[in-house]
Amino acid sequence: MENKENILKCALDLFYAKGYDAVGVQEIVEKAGITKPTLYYYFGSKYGLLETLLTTKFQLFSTTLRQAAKYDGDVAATLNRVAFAYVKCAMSNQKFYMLLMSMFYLPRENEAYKAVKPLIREFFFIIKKIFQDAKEQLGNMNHREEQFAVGFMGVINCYLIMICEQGEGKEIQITEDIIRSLVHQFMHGINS
Amino acid sequence: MENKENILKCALDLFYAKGYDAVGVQEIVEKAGITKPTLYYYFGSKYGLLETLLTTKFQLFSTTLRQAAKYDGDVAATLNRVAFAYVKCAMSNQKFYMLLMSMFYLPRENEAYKAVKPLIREFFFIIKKIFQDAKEQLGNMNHREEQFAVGFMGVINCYLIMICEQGEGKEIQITEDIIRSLVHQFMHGINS
DNA sequence: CAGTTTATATACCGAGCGGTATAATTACTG
DNA sequence: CAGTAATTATACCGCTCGGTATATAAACTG
Repeated sequence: MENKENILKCALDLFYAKGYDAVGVQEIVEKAGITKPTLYYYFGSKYGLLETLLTTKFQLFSTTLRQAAKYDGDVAATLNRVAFAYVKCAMSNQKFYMLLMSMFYLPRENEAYKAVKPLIREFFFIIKKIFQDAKEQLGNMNHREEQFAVGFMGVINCYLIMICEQGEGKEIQITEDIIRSLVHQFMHGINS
Repeated sequence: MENKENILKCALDLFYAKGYDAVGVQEIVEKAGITKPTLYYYFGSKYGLLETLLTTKFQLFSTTLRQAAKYDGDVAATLNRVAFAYVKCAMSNQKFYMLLMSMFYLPRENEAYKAVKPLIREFFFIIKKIFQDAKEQLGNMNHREEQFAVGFMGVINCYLIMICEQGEGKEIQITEDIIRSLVHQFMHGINS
């Protein structure tokens, strides 16, 4: 059991640094100080290792966001809650978050993309639902809920990635004020 | 010479679809209907092929943007010009644009990222310079020019990628109005 | 203690990787 | 037409890839 978690940790480090395709199984087991059969005993395949890594680590994001995304009649407040919860998750799991992002932008026929696709979709639906729930407040959106969802996540991710790059490793504070101004900027854009 | 361009075209198709790391040299030459030594005659290595592909195709983006980014005393107008020029370039070279984007989000230690890095930097400086030039109009930015540049490109890329995904292959119009509203949204955010 | 399950290592597999030595062919040049 | 330079193909290189057959330990279970 100790080995299993160690393998996951080493895999995250390497995938984060070089990308799934560029990392060999040999490299992972060497870093973990074990041998191949041990890895294959736990995960079955390199792809299985990636899937396990993603799904287990994604749990936290999923439950946290679901909680925050419960629409309470105030779009701005809900978006603020979600943004803050999201940023908090991302900043306390920077490597995993950056791995997720890099995989999200992978070409669509890439194998590794297929592993993140369901996560991204789940994610997307959580955000999209906010805008669907807020129809009476935002008015008829002409099926632009999806654009809003993409735009909202895009803005936040942009700033997050920028911050993750600037201070790699360092603990940087993203204050509630910054998030609020980000959300405000987004809201103003879609209202005008 | 005909072969050389054909190789570049096939490489773009494959890199775009699967990503640099996931495509083998064998696969490229088979698609191009030639053999390995021909590829190595022209490009020296797989990495060399990537570099040639990127630099040649990036020329258009670079010159077009440089032209559009000449600050004329009106930030909004300049940003609109740049955004429009950028969108036009991207939409008429969708595959290359998407390849660029996917490579931009690659992990920093990935080999292929090292090939796009200089292009991204060049790109970034062109945008950053707009904000530096506009100091008297925007006031003291407290060295936030970089954040503005990242944010500006981020917003546009978000929407572009969304559109590229929705209508892959189809020719979708992004009107000047949409771009203007995007720029306006961005401007309002940084002014308030 | 015997039997079984869990966990790990040694040693290996075929396939594909990026890359090349050599040679033949084609196209230009005197 | 001879000679040279530019292009292309055949056949191969060592290496790493993801993955596994087999054996052995260690840890539970009766």
